[in-house]
Amino acid sequence: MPRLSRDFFARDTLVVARELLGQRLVRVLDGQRLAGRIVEVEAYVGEEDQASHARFGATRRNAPMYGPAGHAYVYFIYGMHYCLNVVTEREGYPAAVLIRALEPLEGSEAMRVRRGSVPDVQLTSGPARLCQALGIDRQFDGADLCASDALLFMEKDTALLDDAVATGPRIGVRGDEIALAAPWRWYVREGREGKGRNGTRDTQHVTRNT
DNA sequence: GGATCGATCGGCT
DNA sequence: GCCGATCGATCCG
Repeated sequence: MPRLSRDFFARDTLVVARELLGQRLVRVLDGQRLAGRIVEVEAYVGEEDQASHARFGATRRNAPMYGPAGHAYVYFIYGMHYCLNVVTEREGYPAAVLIRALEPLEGSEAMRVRRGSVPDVQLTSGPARLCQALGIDRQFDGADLCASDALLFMEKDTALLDDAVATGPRIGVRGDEIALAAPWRWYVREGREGKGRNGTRDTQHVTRNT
């Protein structure tokens, strides 16, 4: 499968986020492919977005968000977890798509080793879980996902019809009314795993704040 | 310099 | 359902 090009990422963040659903995230680890279908994402757009790490302007931490599209922004949070974003739009404008969940497609055995004994549904269903499963940490902060020798990249896979996609407010964000209300989370509707608390914390998830 | 809290997860109650 | 983990950025003094 062809890889997603820089031109793909250097577009409106909301469009990129929607179109990333169904594509494949690939991590080459110890010569082995660990990969999954992207099934949940969130968009963070500009300094005006009060939920974005860029809301206070550029810092050392969020610097990749201001860089060229197609690079990774990996941040460390809560003292334990890493989360992966792909930078979008033009250089100088801070925007990115947070990858929140994957459906494992390749190398799930290796993922399981990294994740410990958790139910399969929890292998990559969460922004920090998928980073642990694929071995994504600080070393990928700022990495170019479009480089020919990248060990982390995205491949064109399945385009999803709108019927298969749902949107809603972003999870766990703080900010102003606009940030709380913006339907900038996209996820694949639960097909078979049944609905409910498993997997991606899905459908209705009340944003906790005021 | 110190306190606070976060785009979270897993374990325990 | 709450709690702890314990880094980094921000804000306050």
